[in-house]
Amino acid sequence: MTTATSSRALEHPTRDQIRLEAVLHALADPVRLRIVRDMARERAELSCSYFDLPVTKSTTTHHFRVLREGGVIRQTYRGTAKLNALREDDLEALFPGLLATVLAAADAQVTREDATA
Amino acid sequence: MTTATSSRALEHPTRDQIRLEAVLHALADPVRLRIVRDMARERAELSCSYFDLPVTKSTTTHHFRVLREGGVIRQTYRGTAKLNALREDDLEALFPGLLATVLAAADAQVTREDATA
DNA sequence: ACGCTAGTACGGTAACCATCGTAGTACGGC
DNA sequence: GCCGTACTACGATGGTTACCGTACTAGCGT
Repeated sequence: MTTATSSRALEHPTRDQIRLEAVLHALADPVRLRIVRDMARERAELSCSYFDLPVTKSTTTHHFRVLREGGVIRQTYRGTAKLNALREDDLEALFPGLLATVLAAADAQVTREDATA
Repeated sequence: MTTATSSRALEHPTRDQIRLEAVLHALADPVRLRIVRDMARERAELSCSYFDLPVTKSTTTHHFRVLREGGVIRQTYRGTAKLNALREDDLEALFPGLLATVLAAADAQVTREDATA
């Protein structure tokens, strides 16, 4: 109503509310890990519909909420779309190197799987 | 029966069976994260009873099993005790830097909590 | 053999979680 | 205003998890 680019508010933990256990839990699911990997690769704010996930839309919403409430991503409404951004700065400040290391680990695992398959 | 130092076999995933998601899930629980931190700090094979955890013995067994089946620790019987060791070499080979980064993140979080409290 | 210590196995419970379908809201375009 | 697209909210369901207590096994010491 008042502002232009966004309208509804989304609950996000503040930086100091982010808990390591919640971040690890958010990253421990294959669907969510894939989302985070895609976001890190594209390095841009992506809408939820960008991702081609093997689950329905309502389940997708659920996974994005877990990521948001865990402090891994930041979501903002932009018209009818919802843009998702990794909270790289917050995570780096809290847990230096964690996100990069997990992403590298995920890459390594996928590489190994491809080699085996 | 046959060998001397150990007797019963425990199921462990082989190195190539270790999955990142399982490792992250194992580390995402506060009790298990604390166990892993203690093991990394002491840098020795510790018996289960070394740890002073806020749960009962049967729950402790459960958590150690999750860590073992996730590939985070290796357990061996040694007489009446069961020795626990971090699988640092396997984890490092699969996911370089992951364990150290998570442990550093856990330390950082505890430090922040102590400063706030 | 007996008891002590360390840990397991089993069974149960309550909470959580990933998943879905359906119905609904918000926004942009026509 | 109407429709389509993007996403949400709600309710249900089945599977997993964290936790417990009790009963049990394995090894050590005496």
